[in-house]
Amino acid sequence: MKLNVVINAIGHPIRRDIINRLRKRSYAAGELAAFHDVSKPTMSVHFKTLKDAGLIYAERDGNHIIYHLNTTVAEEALVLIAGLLGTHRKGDEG
Amino acid sequence: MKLNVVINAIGHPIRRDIINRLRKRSYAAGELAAFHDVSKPTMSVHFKTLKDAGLIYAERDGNHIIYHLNTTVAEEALVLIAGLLGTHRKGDEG
DNA sequence: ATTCTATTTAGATAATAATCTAAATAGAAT
DNA sequence: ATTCTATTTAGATTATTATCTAAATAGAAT
Repeated sequence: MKLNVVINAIGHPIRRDIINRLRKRSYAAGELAAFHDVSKPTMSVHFKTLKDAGLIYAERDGNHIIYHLNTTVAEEALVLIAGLLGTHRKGDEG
Repeated sequence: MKLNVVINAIGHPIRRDIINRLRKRSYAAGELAAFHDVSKPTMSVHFKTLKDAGLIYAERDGNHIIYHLNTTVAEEALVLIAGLLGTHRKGDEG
């Protein structure tokens, strides 16, 4: 897990929306694309960015590609970001 | 607090290092610059990015500028990011 | 009031990212 | 085996970001 890559991946609103939707359930690429007013190739690049960051993974079903959230990577990244932005009172060790 | 702006601000390793150091104590601009192998104007732009995101604020002391972490904004951002990346088990409301 | 120190702003260039249209691929259906 | 549907890859363009050097500002010290 490369924090830089993950942070850049969540740095675009369309990609955050994709993640948010995949928290609830998995979607085909075309379904996710339909939510946004950009071309399908552009969406495909966003999928790739998220895939390269490890945040989502793809599974083929017929001629659909189903995207799933990789919760493990998401949580690993969150821990690191919390270490950066969090004021971890927990007995105030520091 | 504009999440997009904050995420972009933490998307650069030098800026994350600045935040990490300011968690411990405040530093003058020149002190922070000395930790990194880029020009002072470049560091100044990084300070501005963090300032614009609300993550740090400046205070003048003589002819030094002292930077401080804005923990409030940092924690607000963390909450939003946790909502995105976290698998908030807490009774598993979902 | 000139000079020194710390820092930022301006202007330029180079690297990276987002977007588009057109073309390619992969599999499903005829 | 041709055609249709879903998706990605390629190539080009535009926008954004990171960086540099040189110049400007703000205050401190002489």
